[in-house]
Amino acid sequence: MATLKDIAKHLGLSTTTVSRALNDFPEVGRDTRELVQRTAQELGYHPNQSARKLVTGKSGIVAMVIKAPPNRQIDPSFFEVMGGLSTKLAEKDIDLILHVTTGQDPIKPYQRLIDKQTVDGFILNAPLENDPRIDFLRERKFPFVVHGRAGGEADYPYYDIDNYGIGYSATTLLLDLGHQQIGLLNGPLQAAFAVERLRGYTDAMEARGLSPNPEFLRHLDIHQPQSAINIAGELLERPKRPTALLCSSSLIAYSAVKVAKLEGIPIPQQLSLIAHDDDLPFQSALLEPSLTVTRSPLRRACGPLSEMIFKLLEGDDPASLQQTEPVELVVRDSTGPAPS
Amino acid sequence: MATLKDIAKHLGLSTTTVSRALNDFPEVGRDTRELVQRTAQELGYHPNQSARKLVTGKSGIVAMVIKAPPNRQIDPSFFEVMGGLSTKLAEKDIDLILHVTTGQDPIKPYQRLIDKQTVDGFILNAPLENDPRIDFLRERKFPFVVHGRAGGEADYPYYDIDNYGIGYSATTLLLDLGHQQIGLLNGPLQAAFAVERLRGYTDAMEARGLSPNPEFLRHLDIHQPQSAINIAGELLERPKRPTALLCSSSLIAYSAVKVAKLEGIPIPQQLSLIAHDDDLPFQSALLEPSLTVTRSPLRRACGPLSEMIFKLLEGDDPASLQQTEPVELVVRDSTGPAPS
DNA sequence: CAGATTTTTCAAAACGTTTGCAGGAACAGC
DNA sequence: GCTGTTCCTGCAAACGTTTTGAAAAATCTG
Repeated sequence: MATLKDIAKHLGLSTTTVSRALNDFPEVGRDTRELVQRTAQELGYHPNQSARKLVTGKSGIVAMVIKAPPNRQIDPSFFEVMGGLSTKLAEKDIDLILHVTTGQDPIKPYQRLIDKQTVDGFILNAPLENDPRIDFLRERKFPFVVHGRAGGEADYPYYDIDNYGIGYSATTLLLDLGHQQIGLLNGPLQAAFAVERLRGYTDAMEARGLSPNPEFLRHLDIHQPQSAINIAGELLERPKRPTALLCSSSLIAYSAVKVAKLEGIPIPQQLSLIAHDDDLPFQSALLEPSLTVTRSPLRRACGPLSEMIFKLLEGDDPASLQQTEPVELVVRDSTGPAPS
Repeated sequence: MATLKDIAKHLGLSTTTVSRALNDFPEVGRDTRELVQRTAQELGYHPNQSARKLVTGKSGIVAMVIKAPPNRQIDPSFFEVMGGLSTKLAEKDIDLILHVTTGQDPIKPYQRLIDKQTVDGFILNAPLENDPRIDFLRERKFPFVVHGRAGGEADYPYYDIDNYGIGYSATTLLLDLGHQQIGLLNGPLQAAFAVERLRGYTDAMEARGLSPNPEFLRHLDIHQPQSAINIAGELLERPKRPTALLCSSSLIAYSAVKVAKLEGIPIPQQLSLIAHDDDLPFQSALLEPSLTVTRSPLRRACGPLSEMIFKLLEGDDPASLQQTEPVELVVRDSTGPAPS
């Protein structure tokens, strides 16, 4: 491994000059700079990150901690984002540590990585409505960006989709079609996104002078098809069933379709379905019937998120790094006028 | 952040003694050791990894590079292993860098991480029959362990399942049931595991004096259900079709079941199916009919692999770190006697 | 109690960078 | 020719650890 000193000795310069030449400092002469850079190339020089970190405090590594509850599989969308981020960050020469935790203490892995001083920042995902991780990191003034947004005032960098808008626009579409009995198969209310969607849904109903039927509101794990089947069954079997369902994931919608077929309920004649679609490999367009969705490709988050973490580490103002993605409404065959 | 020097000053000792006390060196006095360790705790001291790396050369980080071909999703089993490894490695205070690469040069990401000197070793997965990554790392004498095994003589640390045995025992089971026309829906022949399974299959056939029908051998991406459907269709639609299929993944088997149902071929009366099952969330036991499988939980690899990388970094002999897992044969309802 | 031995401690160098400050050279203006 | 700039370069300290070789302190031996 060639070091600065090697280059310096080789050229009869000081390490200072070599360091400055390589880092494009203005005060180093043109010829010297070029000479140094050329020799560095030839000798296969690469700066030693650890040495650099020791003096600059930057390690060029960020981490993502994901939770793997004991007997459940990990949400596939985590990995989707993770993969995209890794690719994007590598372009900026930043590495990504993945830490999967099974423990119940949400803070410990963060604490540990901060203590060891191996990472420059974190990328948080799946924020809860009141997320202790955010409080913790904010208090330590440790850099982080959030994929999503927790409840309350967001004074931290985040990239989020317009979950309120998703709830509102989907519900409005259904209301426009004449539906009044609209069920909501939502995510768990601890999750910030679910709270927002519920708000959007409620506001849309109330804007028309309707109040949501609490019997029609369900909160479940949106990545567990089995629980979705049970709950959809429960909702559709009751004598006075909803005429439309708003599903928080296309996987839930898929389960609902299954149940409807089983019960002989035609879609969209007797039941309209609308889902939110992350555009993960699961293809809502190819479903029978093709799903009406609010759509927002999860992958799209990777670019902005890595851009943000980069700027954040450069010293940009955290509050300036916030982005909310509007959501596209794609009307397909699973929605229709309310049955009379 | 408390440093060694802080503790030293605080106690009126030298950093040397403090360092040794914390690292349990024998030459430090009992009382001193305890005193130092207590104070370190109180001051919330954590060693700075970068500083340590600078002198020891160890960073406490290993990396895993996974390939994400442009328009295909990432094999879910990679993430499964990745997650398990992260958990296991954390117990030994080792962090895991995930690098997802879309580029075509398989070596570059490894080269880069070695050059930056951020990692102590690599975990390779999905080895090819002739894997350039292995040659590269071996030549540089850079520590690595392989999940799986490449072709040729394996002089490196690996954890693998008995792929030859899978091919051999599954085929033998079918032969014992009287089948002679046995199809093989195998993985791509670049993948080392597919080569091994083919060898096992061929040897089992030849041990009975049969030679495999080349028409019945297919090599495909075992994580793409669509291609499996096409190929299974192709195989089962021909006039003289195989009476048994050996599938390299339960996902392939699932596709085969679909095709068989479509074509009205009863399982196992007219067609026996046997698959290899990684025991990923996809549940082969719950299928209709329940699948006969060679089984080997992918998760199980994480323990041995992390143990190996740990020992390897401790300086153990690479050649001593090799483990082949025997495979369990689970007979269920998808296999039966050959039709007469 | 002196000398030998063992135990415990320390000062200083090293790892590979960055950076504040100082110094030298070249060049202009007067 | 002297002074004041501007441009370039280098010395040395710093980051937080480990480690070497040596010294000091404590203990043992006869």
